[in-house]
Amino acid sequence: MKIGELSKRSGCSVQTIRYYEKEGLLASKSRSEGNFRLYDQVAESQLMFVKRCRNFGLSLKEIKELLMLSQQPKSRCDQVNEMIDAHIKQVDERIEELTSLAEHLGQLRENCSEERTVEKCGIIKNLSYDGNPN
Amino acid sequence: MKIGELSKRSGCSVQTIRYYEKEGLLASKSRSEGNFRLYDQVAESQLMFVKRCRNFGLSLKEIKELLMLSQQPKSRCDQVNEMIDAHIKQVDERIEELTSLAEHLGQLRENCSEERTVEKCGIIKNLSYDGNPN
DNA sequence: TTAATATCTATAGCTAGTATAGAGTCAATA
DNA sequence: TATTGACTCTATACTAGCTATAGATATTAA
Repeated sequence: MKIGELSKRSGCSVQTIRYYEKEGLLASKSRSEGNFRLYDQVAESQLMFVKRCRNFGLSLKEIKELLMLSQQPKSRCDQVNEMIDAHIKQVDERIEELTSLAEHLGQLRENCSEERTVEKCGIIKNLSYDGNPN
Repeated sequence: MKIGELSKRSGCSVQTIRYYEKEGLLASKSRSEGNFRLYDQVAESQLMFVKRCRNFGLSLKEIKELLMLSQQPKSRCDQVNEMIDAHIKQVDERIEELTSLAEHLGQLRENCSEERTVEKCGIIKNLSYDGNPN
């Protein structure tokens, strides 16, 4: 199949597929006479693998590592587990950061509940406050 | 003061300060004979304003709007409130996304609790599964 | 044959900086 | 006075993961 069909079947845009090729994540095994990329079922599976990994928030670099590991079926999968563990940790940390941020934003927002002029707006005041007792 | 001192006082890197200038967030009002940027207290306050906004996760574009609003003290602050509300909403949505992601990652991780070979690794299997009963 | 659609490569843009290179400025020291 | 070192200047490239063009070629349907 050509890239357009792969795009429809996978839900990845044509540009994204070409970008993945450039990044070494998905090669087209052959080209048509007119130089069009041609893909088979294996390529489609690999693209879906990449897409699933992206949905899990893995980076292209991590996905590339996973793909390389997949091609060594007899090796141990420790690295896979470590990668996922590290990723889970990152996500958890990010959630904590954002939760704290949301709390602070809520407090900031309370400084101006009514409609006022900018010079009296508690939000602007709060953002402008130096903390210096000048 | 010169950019190095402003950098130390504000905790922003020299490059970042120059970048903010390029983006229209912080101008140096004058230059020394040797073409060095010179800053005063007002500039320092404005940089700290930008920094506080960044800590709240606001984009440079949003901060630029806030700065322009600040320069019209008599206008209403509706736009400020709306911006913060929209930002809070975005953060809350992101937290939900990440919470859901963390859950899915936890499930993924359960597929391989022991050390195995890659070909038997439940995580790789899960990521490779097409969903097609082929 | 022609028009529409699909594909090709190459390039630029997005965010918010960070990291160079190569040149110029300034203050203190030998 | 010459020089060293620290500081600053501009300009450019890099990061992640795409997305969006431009201009050229290929294919397909009417």
